[in-house]
Amino acid sequence: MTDVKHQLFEQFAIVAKALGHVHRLDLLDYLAQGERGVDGLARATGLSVANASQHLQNLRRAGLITSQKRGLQVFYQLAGEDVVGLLGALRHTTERHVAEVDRIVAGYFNARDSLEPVSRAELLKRSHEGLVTVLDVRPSEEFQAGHIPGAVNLPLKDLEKRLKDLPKDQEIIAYCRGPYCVLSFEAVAALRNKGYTAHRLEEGYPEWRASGLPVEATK
Amino acid sequence: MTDVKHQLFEQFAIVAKALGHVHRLDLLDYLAQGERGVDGLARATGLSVANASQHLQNLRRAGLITSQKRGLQVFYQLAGEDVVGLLGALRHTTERHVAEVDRIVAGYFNARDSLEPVSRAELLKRSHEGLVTVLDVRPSEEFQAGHIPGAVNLPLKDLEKRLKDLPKDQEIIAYCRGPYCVLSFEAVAALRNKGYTAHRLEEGYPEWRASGLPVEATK
DNA sequence: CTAGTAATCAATTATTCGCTTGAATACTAG
DNA sequence: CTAGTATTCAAGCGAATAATTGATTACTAG
Repeated sequence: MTDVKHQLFEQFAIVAKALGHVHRLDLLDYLAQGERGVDGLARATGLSVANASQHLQNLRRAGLITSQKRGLQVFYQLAGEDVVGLLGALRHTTERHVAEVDRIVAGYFNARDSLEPVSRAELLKRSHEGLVTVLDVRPSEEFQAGHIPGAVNLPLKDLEKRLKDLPKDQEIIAYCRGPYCVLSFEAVAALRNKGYTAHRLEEGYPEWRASGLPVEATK
Repeated sequence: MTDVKHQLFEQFAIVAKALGHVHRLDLLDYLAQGERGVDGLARATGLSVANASQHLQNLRRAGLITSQKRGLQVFYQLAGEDVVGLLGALRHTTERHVAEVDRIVAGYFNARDSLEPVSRAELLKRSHEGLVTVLDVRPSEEFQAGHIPGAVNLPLKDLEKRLKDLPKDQEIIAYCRGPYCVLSFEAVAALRNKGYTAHRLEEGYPEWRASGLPVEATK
């Protein structure tokens, strides 16, 4: 009778529980950029390989990611774009109802975020007019796995020394891993310092892709 | 630096962890019908009062519900409609990626679900044409807290004895607490047995309300 | 066949979580 | 002021979780 509901709720709980750990959210954040091997994920997140492996298995058991072995490595990937949506919903209600978020965001971002970010729709419009340089500041590994069509890859850590690659007469819109990814904040701040007109894209690459907009990958 | 991201992820994890327990999902399911006191929730879920209270405080700490004292009782309510959306996203990706769900649903519902459910849009269309009786089979307590405008309340357990209240010449669309709430399945099965033309609304009252459609409450 | 690499498994320990129990608090009605 | 009701608090215990460590499996390159 009501037994069915509880069996289903148990499944929902397993999925929610899988999302209930910082390290697993972190792993999902990286996987949302593109597939990766265990070793790469462990290095990106700073976890030991064994620990990362266990967390990844947890996520797989919950159905949030899938894996397949190719050659020596096991590659993990998000089970689907809807997982990005679920993470977005989690972020959204947390932002909305947890006061702590405001405090954290205000403390670290506000100084930089004074100029409002650009939405996806706006980026599309402005880039159709051809007046804008779209800048991807993620590491090139992630850029190669997938990026916004026409974007220029210039990882944050190389930004200083490769500044001359950027046209100074065009507006620059920077993006990275997601709405709270610090890379694009830093990039915009640095670019403004150098006299560029720079803005941040409101969200990151995973949200762009999940919304069904076209993407481009380097072979 | 990347410290900010982890502080934020910790907040997301707290919210996800709050969703990661059957009893708390159950409590949210009832709260999605309307506000309730601790005692009522404990009775509805079958938990001890102390246990229910602790789970509710957990949910409140996570920001998913709010509470206020009125008279002797403490009433809890969802923090916002977006919580229904988050639960929907959780349900959606679980359905999509966890094979176990298919098994459970197939085993219990398939026999009954042979006839496809009606969507919200369809219900609106048909009820505008005035050819349909909308039936709310939840307990009257929940009906009174809020229901679809024009719906008739006939709790499942009274259905047999109050069958004569239903016009036999109109199609009946039944709904209850949510997509997996068994009440409406049972009701449709029972009504068909008696010769009525009955269908199930695809989702329940919380989803209806969260989508911004008008609702009605009994004073 | 051997060495080396990538990942998982298994065992251990510290920590957190969930539930029960009984006491404590807060309030209301009389 | 007292009795009764609704809820929370606090302590305690067993179960589940997370991280570490070292061993093991599976595969590839030479």
